[in-house]
Amino acid sequence: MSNKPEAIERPVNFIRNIINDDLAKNKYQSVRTRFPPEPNGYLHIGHAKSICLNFGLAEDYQGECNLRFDDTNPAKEDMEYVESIKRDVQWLGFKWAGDIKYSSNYFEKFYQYAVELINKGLAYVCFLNAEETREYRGSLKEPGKNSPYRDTSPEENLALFEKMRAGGFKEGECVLRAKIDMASSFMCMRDPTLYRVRFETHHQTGDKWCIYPMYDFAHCISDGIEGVTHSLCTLEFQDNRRIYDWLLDHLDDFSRPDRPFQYEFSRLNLEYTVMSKRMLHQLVNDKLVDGWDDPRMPTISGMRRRGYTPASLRDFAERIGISKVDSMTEMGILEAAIRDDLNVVAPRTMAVMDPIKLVVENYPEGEVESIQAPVHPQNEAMGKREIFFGRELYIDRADFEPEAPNRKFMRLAIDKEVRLRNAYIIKAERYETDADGNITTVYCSYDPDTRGKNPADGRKVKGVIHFVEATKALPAEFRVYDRLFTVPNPAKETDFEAVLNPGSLITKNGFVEPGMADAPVEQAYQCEREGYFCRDNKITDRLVFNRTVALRDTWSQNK
RNA sequence: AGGGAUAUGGCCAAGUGGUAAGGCAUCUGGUUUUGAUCCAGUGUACCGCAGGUUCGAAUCCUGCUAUCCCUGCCA
Repeated sequence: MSNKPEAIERPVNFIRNIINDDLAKNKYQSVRTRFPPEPNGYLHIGHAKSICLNFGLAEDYQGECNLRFDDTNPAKEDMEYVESIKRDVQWLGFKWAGDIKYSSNYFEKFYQYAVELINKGLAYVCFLNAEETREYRGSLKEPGKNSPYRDTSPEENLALFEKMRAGGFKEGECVLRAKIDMASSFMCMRDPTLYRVRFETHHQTGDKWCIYPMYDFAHCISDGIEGVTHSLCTLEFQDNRRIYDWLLDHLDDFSRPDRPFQYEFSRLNLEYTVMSKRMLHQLVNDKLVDGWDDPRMPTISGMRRRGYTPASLRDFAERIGISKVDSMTEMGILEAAIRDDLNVVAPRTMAVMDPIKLVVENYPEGEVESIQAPVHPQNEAMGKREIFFGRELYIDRADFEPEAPNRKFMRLAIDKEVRLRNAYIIKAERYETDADGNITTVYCSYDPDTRGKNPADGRKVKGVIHFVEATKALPAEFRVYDRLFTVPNPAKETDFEAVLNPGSLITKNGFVEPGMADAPVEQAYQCEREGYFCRDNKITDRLVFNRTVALRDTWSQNK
């Protein structure tokens, strides 16, 4: 049999079916994909879907995936973005084939291919201005008109195109166009622009060029040059596939059965956030968020800062699959993916975010004892951590009510017993309030014979609350995040900023276990009963923890 | 007489003529020093609608409807 690559076990999708078919028919001997971002913004979770698709396919079929910057529009692009994109792809755990590619690497070749089209009478320099071009293009229902420059001879076009390259024309004065069909029902086939004049410094090529190729021209040829087999993009490029095919089929180097072919899948839409670069730019520029890596942003760097892991993002991509259906994905799928990852890998810790004092009155004054608590109750191999217990503790305000509101209340109340996690069973006796009636201190007694075991008399204590010993506790800031928008599809609003969630960030000041003093940046922890948190990767001179996601809560909704 | 796509349970998504996978969510039990995890169970899916072909259709044919995309010298 053949030793051609076969896909490893993964959920199937229509693209895999196409690849399997292509391989079976010997159309290609191996698979090469590419991830082609334009460096004009930060990558977001939608890009992560595409990255996982392209790099994942390459991994599974033992092929390769190129990282190629689609840098054909210097006016909008910047090195800051290329750096962030490289960082994000690497962080996700993918390796690109060989060196990083840039469309701008091929500018000279593009020029030669344009010359080939001119020589074949398939491209011409057009002096219609932008407005005239639009008028000549016709409309969705009406065919366009041919440009008066359409029948210029190849020789003359060649000279004109050379002059364009040499800087002999002003911006907007002329463009190079493909000669296709002004009556095509595909608007992109009505003599599309191939090159425009732009006196702009390019982040890769400097001032070497003053003409820049358009996406439709550059993309398919780049794929061809790189030997890409399956060129995957999103649905809005479906019409563009016609020009993709036309160009490759009219260029001698690429008009072969094993040339690249484009396939489109649907982009990711996530509820309660936005994915468009325009809107993301706007949020950053209008300072509605704290930069591209604000933990509320759907950017990869934002999610990283929030505490999402590469594994969880890859798992998420796998869970949502690939199809051509316009869809809106619920946040729940993302949250399930990160919880499933963190639940097994995150060390447990206790943190009190809205502290009130708890005084254990029958505990000796001035004494503090050390307790070895499991780092992960389901995984002994993760070892133990040292926590402390003493006469004065902090517990969360939400864990005490003077009077239990109902029979199902599992927290602390006067005359009620509760387990302090990893420590003793206590019973609340009385409490104090401040002038405003806010509870400040709860007084309790503890049962000394319940550390690490249940009471000898067999009484059942259901409730468990967390705590931190007051003299050893470290002050810390907790940033509790919620969805950025209040509506599932903010992009549909006339003013999406009007629908921002004012409660998307709530800052709390509380305490953590002393062992958290040197928590590494981005390290995930489960603050038991509170959720998953990680140390902020930007503010490191004090303890700041970002809430990645809360624990699943089947309680609060039906109480 | 524009064209290109898509329609499978609340949300994703398999399925490619043989009688509807899976995940998320939901709900119900059980375990539990996290109201978490874990375990077990939980859905009448008119497969967009209407016809047709067939012994048999989500899958093939016809017609219709809804939604998305396309008139940048953006990608």
